Amino acid sequence: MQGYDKYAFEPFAVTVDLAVFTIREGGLRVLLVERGEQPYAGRRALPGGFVQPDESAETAARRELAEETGLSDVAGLHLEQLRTYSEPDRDPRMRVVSVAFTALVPNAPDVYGGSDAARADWLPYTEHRPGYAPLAFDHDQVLADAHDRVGAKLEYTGLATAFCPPEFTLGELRQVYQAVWGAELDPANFRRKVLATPGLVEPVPGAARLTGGRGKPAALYRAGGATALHPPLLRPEGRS
Amino acid sequence: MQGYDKYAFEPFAVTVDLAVFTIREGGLRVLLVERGEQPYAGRRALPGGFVQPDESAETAARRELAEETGLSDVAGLHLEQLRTYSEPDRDPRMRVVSVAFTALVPNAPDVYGGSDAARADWLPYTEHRPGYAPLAFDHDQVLADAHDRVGAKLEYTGLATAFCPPEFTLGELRQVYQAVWGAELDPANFRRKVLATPGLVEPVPGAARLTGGRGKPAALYRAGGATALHPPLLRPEGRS
DNA sequence: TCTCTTTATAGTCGTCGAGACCATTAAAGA
DNA sequence: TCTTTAATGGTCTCGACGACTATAAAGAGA
Repeated sequence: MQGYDKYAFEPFAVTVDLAVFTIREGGLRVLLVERGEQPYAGRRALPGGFVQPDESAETAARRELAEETGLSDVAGLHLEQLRTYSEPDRDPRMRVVSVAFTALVPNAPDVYGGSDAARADWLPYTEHRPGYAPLAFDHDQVLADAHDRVGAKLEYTGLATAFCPPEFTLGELRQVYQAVWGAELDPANFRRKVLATPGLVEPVPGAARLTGGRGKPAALYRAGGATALHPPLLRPEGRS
Repeated sequence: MQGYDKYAFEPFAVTVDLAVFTIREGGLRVLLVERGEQPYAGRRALPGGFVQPDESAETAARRELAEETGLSDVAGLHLEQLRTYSEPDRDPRMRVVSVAFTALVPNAPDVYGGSDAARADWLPYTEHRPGYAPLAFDHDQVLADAHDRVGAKLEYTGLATAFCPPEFTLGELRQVYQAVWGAELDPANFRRKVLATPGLVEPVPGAARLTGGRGKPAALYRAGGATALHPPLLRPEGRS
């Protein structure tokens, strides 16, 4: 780690890859692009790009997130580093080290294909997809790791609110858990646990309620300031 | 992410930094080296080094771990990627992206200073050290992140056994939790919870017991195959 | 040798959280 | 109006956990 010459080493390219999730129609979706060039032309891949010389990986990831989703307000979105993938042969062209991130987007708008010419879509996430074509590079692994991380963080953090708009009902919040975990939750028990957890959510003043849907109108809540949950909100069974 | 020239970008140097923990005299210790060169000459730092062109970050981390600790059997040690630090100015000399790892070592031998000329020591980890000189680079942050991760993983994985020799008593295992969490645990309740968790530990056949210490001889156990704990083994209070 | 200290191990008891389940309320839709 | 749907409120039981007490088996010191 001492006295080194910046050209004495094989140059590493550093990129970011993004696993961007949203909830749509009660199901978990992930943002995937279709590659236009070799290698892996025509394959689906996670959006991503190079880290520029003057930015950190986090900055690059947020820039890419804005470019790929077309969202203007990307500052408030949840973005979290997942891990770094550095196998020497993960990109056949040259040595690429990729820092993977997970992002959570509420109310995702349709995407038109971002900065690259490649198409981009919100595709349903299905954990074990037998018939699906594998993603480019090691992105199947990255995506699986990202899903594991998000599912685990729902248990002991208030992360689920990042999938919701600023004001939401407990039913919407419950759908987040159900979509990510792929499990049914009892509405009454879920409500009791969420409200018993200090700082998870707080009611919107003025007894605001959401009408227009079916059934009894639900009360509206905002995200609370809590990041760590005590006690955790455990998922039903020993799923991965 | 298409058609790029390997010299069209500022070359990034990629390094690994290691936060290596062990338990000694009932307390948590961390392996720190003393830097011999600028910048930060004389400061303590986490051990680490460059990733070579033909190795992954994980491979580089394990190689550095062997070099710095002087351990011959480094294959079975717990080594886990923490996160990647990529702020553009984190190293004043050039652009360095560092992948940080956490390693757990049982029965740590003394270290003589590794491949670098710098001295290396197992220093007590004290979470809030007011009077201590800060570490080099952003290593205070890295070390704090590593400690958080290890503490959290003790709760819901069988990680604690990685701090223990192949055969250990429940008292030794309890000391691991106490050292990392900085909290006292009731021996009887700890025993009940550990034995009630399937796959955490298994008794050594032949009713082997450890004698020679004070008190009643304790039964010996081995690490079980469980990686995830159901239910988790929660720490006493809402500590960080 | 006898006693004290230390640590492991066993058991008890009260509290609390969690899941299963039922009942009621209030809206939309036919 | 009647049915359907979803939110909300309540009860019950079980199991986990923390606090606590008791017993067993070794070393240390008198």
